[in-house]
Amino acid sequence: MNAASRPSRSTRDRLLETASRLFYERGFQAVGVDEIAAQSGVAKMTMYRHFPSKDDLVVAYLKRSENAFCDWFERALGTERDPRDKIVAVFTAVGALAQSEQCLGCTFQVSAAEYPDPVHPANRVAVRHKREVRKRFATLAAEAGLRDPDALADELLMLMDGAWVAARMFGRPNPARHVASAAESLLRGHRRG
Amino acid sequence: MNAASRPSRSTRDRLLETASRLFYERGFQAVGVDEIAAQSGVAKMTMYRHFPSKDDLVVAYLKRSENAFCDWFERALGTERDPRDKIVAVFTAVGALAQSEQCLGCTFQVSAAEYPDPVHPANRVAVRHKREVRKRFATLAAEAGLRDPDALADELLMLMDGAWVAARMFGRPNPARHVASAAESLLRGHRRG
DNA sequence: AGCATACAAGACAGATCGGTATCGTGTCAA
DNA sequence: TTGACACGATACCGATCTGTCTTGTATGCT
Repeated sequence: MNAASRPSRSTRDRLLETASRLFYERGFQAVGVDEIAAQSGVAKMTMYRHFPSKDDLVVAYLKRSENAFCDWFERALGTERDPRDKIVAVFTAVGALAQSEQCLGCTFQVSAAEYPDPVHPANRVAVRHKREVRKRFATLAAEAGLRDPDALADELLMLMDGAWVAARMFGRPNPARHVASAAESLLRGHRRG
Repeated sequence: MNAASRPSRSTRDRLLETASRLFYERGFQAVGVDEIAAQSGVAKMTMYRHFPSKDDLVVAYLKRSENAFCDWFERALGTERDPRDKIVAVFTAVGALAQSEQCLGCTFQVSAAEYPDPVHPANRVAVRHKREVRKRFATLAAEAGLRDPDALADELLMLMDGAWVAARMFGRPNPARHVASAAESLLRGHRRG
């Protein structure tokens, strides 16, 4: 295999970039493969060589989004050392992101809504993502030595998802601006003693 | 106008019933008008006499859902007299509903996700619904004499929407089973003093 | 009786969808 | 130089979508 005969990474990246923007802004079913190819400046056949079906493109986008979320989450933890402070830092970041221009909510919620069949890969990736987030909260809650860390993880996950919903449906400003203080209340509800 | 020449209420109701079930179970774009008509035992033309377009059917379904939600909310308030107890009662009902078989999450979230254009009537109805819910929480919070009732309303709205997301994405059981105690924590966070 | 209307059944139109096939060009390696 | 391959452009296919039209029947008011 030589360089010329190998599908180029940049072409694939361009397709994923375009698909990400369109899927996030307009949803999955509302975006056609023709538009993705056209806006990427890529022939349709070329796109189908990189992604054999639209579902493959959707899943690739979702996995890319999951990676981006993980990076964002790690950064949001900041430099705090106390696990409780880490949680508050995350929700402060959630509140800030939800107020930002580019935030249109959580794409995994949309994925699960548009592909309700639990067998569909786009649904599976979305659900797995939520489970991962819940697990992160559970770990942080356990590290913090808080009472009933699993229940607290559930509460924090709901709060975060509610913030994404608020960002999507209310635009700016939206109820998510109070998400950090809400998280602090949930934490206080699980203090020992 | 006689009875025979007037579009029958039962035909319309049957269409709306079928559309409700299909839209809620599978989403809006994934359900075709042909299937709604067929499963209602109604001719396509007859359906288009009652609902001139699919969007009209979608909006009629959403308004019907909004009415159903309001009824459910009123019942969920229960017989409590203290506004704080009313709020807790609502979230207890949210937790119970989210664990029930028939709950697939919040259809207004799906509507806003599938119709992201804020000009689209399906988006407008969904957003208006969320504003109404937020207003109810704000009223209850104010009646309870709690500190910063508007902020508390935002927090409660996020929590409730997070519970619906959890029901949709996790099935049963799901994190929403802890939504009532989370609501209590949020309330404690707004106690005076 | 006669007319207007609701309705069923089904063909149909026009657009759009995901996905495929064809052909021509440029590029790199052997 | 030649051949394998990525890629662009574009036509195309079958399915499906929303919405319309036609035809025939039942029903109830005038």
